[in-house]
Amino acid sequence: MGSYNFSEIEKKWQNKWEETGCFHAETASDKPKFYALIEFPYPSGQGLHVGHPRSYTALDIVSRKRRMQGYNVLYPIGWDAFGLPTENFAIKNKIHPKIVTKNNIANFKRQLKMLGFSFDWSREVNTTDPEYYKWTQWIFLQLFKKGLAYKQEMPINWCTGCKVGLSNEEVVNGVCERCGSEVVQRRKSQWMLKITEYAERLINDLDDVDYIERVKTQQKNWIGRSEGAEVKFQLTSGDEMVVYTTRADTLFGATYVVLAPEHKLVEKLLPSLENVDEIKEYITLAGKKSEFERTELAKDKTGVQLKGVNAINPVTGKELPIFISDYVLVTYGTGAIMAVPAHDERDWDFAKKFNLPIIEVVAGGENVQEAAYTDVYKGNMVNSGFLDGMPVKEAIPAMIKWLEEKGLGKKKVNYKLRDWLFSRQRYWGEPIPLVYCEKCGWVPIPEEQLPLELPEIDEFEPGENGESPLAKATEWINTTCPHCGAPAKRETDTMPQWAGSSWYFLRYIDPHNNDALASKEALDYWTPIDWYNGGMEHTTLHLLYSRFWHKFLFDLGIVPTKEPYMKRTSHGMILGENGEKMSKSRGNVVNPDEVVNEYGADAVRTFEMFIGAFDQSTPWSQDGLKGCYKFLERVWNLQDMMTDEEGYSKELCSNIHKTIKKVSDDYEKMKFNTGIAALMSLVNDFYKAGKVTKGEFLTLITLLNPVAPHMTEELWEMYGKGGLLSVSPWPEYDEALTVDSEVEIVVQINGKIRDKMMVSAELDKAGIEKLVTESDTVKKLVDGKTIIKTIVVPGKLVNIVVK
RNA sequence: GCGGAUAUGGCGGAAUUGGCAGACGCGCAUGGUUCAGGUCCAUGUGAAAGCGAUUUCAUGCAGGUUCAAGUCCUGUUAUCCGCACCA
Repeated sequence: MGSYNFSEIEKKWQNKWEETGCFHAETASDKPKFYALIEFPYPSGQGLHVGHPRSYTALDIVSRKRRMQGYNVLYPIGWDAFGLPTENFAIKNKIHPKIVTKNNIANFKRQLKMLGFSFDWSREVNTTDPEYYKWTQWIFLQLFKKGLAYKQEMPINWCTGCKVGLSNEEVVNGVCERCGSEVVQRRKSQWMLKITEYAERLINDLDDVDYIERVKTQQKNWIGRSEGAEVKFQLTSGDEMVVYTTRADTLFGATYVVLAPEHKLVEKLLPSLENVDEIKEYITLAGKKSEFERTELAKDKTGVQLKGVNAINPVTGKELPIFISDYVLVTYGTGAIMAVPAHDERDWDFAKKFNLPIIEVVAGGENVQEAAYTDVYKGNMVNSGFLDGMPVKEAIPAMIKWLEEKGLGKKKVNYKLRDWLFSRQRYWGEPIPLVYCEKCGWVPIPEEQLPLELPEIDEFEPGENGESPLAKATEWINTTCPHCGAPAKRETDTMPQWAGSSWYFLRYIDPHNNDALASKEALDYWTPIDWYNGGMEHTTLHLLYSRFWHKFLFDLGIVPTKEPYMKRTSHGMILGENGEKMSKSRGNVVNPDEVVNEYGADAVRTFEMFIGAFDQSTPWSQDGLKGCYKFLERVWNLQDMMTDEEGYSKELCSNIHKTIKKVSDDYEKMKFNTGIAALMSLVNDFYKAGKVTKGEFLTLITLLNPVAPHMTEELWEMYGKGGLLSVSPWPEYDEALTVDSEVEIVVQINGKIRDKMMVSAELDKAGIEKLVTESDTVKKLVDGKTIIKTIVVPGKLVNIVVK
């Protein structure tokens, strides 16, 4: 027997798999289809790190197993290659981002191939390929044509480092998610996508998909649906303001109202106010602050009263002071609130600071002068006219009904979700395929002119005033209006990185199609995706954006399903050996090249799956990797113990069937760590027996194949039944053989373990009780005591309660 | 501040959903084989007490429910993640 030469073996089988094309998926087949998807990587300059393969190996195991079980499996891969890091690298090193991308992809590809994933490489996609982004642009044009893309001047987050606008979702703790620079507020005309139009469906349709609960909760919270009411307040100036509230029941307790400083009404009222300077100063101050700075001052509320005008409470008729304060956001609701300090903490803080009245309208709390009482489940209405005595839950609809009847307000659903800021003033993204004509406005370019390719330029830096680098491509910009033929200019903004990744899973289905993003036939066959695994960090951005686009394509009749992914799971992060997040600056990054070189791809794959619970983050361990290598070597060395005996050895028979069952189940439940542990135990049993039959050995390597595909293919070639193990049938188990005829019963007295007995598995409750209570040990233990109660759990234990 | 997750030996982690806590691996110890080679094989390994069979204590902390709690309930602490006054 030769020694376990993993580097030779791994290269050999990677070549064989490529030559035979055994992992190519065929569209349309009698077999059941299985479409497994992992989040395609962003090909960064650093190359793969040891965290990437965790997700890829997991679905590779499921894909390989399903293939062996007779499924027609699609497990594709591609590159999410537009984006800032590449562009920044290109700027710094004066290399075209296209070249940088090409090099990075080559490196990633080498690394992924080295790990032996069963990807269908013939379907590789690349978001920066014009043949690909042609369809990204095409989808954008459809959105535009349906009125879901619009341009609007609005306050945006401006990254002082990258000199680009960021969507709120990309701002992390007040700094740019990518470069870490300060983010400030600025106004700029931007392309927006109306994802909010899909908010309701994005929540409701979660009921039809199998996502892990955490992901569903996080998406729902992000969309943030709330049911409330809009209420009209007449002002003493004769104007009208509309506030949004979820607590219409507390209207009798509203003692002042607040407008966001940017609210249009403030501008309108200004000329007639007494303290114009003070107000203007506050508005300027608030405008300078980033959203982060505003919230940093959360405890200490600020604001200015609009002197010379009051609002009239529609139910009490009382005049209320009007304030502007930056604790009210112009982007949410109507940008105006009615303040009920007795029952809202923020309002309470503000009221205390500005000495405003606090009127209790819900009983049941402590003194509202001391703290706000916010419980909606306890307490009835007081000081509230026709609502008095009602519980809050009834008072809310009662008040809304009253408002609607009087024409003073209406029921209103609001969402936290905001529209998707889609413009970037950057080079390395898809050009937005629109033309601006003085006469016709924004005009889409004809679809037959797609792809609209990026112009070749030399300088990729954004312009000084934040304009796109494309603005320098004069020849490219100047064009004619497709509508009227007059001279016109192209849009110079590009799309965000999220665009290409919002539909890539559809292109895999039919990647070389020139006439459509994918053929209808192929889409009908492969969608929806059966299983999508990815990181929790993509739960609110990518996952939501791609669901939105998919739903839009569904509405157009392009895709046959309303949801793209049937099932979504999530992997935990692999941390550095010191338990901290892997990063270059911490110096704890583990390079896959090194570990594969040292222990082989099979050992790395095995360890990545054995390292801990798949959905939890866990630190890397070089010793742990060594342990998995040792396990594979023990499997390899079993060759020495192989006997010519036929069939399974009797003592291991039930063990084998139990292992087949456990491993099959565990792979599907992503409990890879315990599945591998079961295989380790089985190997230990073979060592204890000092022998293994060929049948047992082949079962073992088949079960291990999805995890360690190279070594098991090699062993299959030596001892197996011919052909590739990767396409051989998955072992079946006999349920009857997984059940033991005798089980161990734990005997407890007052909950303490006192004895263990082997009893027949068929024995019923009474039988077990009789056997146990009549045993000598038990008789001795309960002697002289009274038995109060005996609990029998068949197959588990007997607990005798004595006094 | 709000929301979510997590907490089990020296370490990574198991525990069929209320039923023997610590599977499997690492590490460590002892013995054997090879005795220069990242060895390999076997046995042991939560803590404390005892020569011992055994006993007691142990799943972040404090209570509670139950014959029985890592698992359920109440409170609390720590760590990590997400969000930023969402009315």
